Amino acid sequence: METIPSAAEAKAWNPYSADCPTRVVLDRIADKWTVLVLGLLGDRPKRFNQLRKSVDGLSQKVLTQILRGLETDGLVTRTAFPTVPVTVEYALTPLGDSLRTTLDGVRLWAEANIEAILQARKAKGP
Amino acid sequence: METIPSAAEAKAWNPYSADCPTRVVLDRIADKWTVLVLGLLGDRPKRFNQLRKSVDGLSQKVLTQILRGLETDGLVTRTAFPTVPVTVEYALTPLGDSLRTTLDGVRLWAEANIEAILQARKAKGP
DNA sequence: CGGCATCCCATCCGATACTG
DNA sequence: CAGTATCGGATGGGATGCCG
Repeated sequence: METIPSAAEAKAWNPYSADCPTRVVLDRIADKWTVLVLGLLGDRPKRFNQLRKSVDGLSQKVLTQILRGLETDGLVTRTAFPTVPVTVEYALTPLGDSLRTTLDGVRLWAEANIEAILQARKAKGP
Repeated sequence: METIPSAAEAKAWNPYSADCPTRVVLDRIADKWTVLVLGLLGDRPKRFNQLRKSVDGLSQKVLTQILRGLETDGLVTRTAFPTVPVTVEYALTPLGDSLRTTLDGVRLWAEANIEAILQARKAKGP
């Protein structure tokens, strides 16, 4: 239907061109922080400084950029409440929540295999 | 048993400190290319230039850095054959393959939801 | 073929100051 | 509280040349 590529075209994404779906998505989420932010938004909506304080080393400037990017892609919503001072809540959209669920697999893998990784590093360190 | 942290400790990784497992793993794989390289190594071992040509825009310098990092963490092996000129093959370790399997979820999510993302971008573009 | 070394520019990002 | 704006240093990574 419409302009959606056929199934045959959809499978032919090797070699990875710049506009293949995986690369588009990775270009958004594959950085030091975004996956962590999506994970934090999983439980419930959170406020800006709440997110910032939950990730050690994440600056206000970078968090802003991350949230704007996630908003652009329809993964989170931004809601400002007219309190004094202003209160802003960020929440996952259904799309964002489905991505968060997928990324939970990565977090679980990390926790299950961190020891093996650290041992490999120690073995090649000296 | 031994020095493995208890289940109670293992769950207390919020706020995310710099040495939490998820951050250690993300610091290794969360960039523009690494996930793609792991995916390419899934089918079978591949040679250096084979990998480089399979990802449009991936330079030799960066691919080298990525492969060294994956080697350090015990995710890929590097095997040099004494041919002329030299032939080098990279392959996933069992650990690397289990990570690749996990990351397949992200690739599938990307292909399933790319249209929604592109539409969200278009909606906020102008 | 599969790198490493060097140069050099683009971008990222932290620090700081200011605002609704 | 939740940002925006600006500046400057650190960093990333492309281009190039050379080598086993």
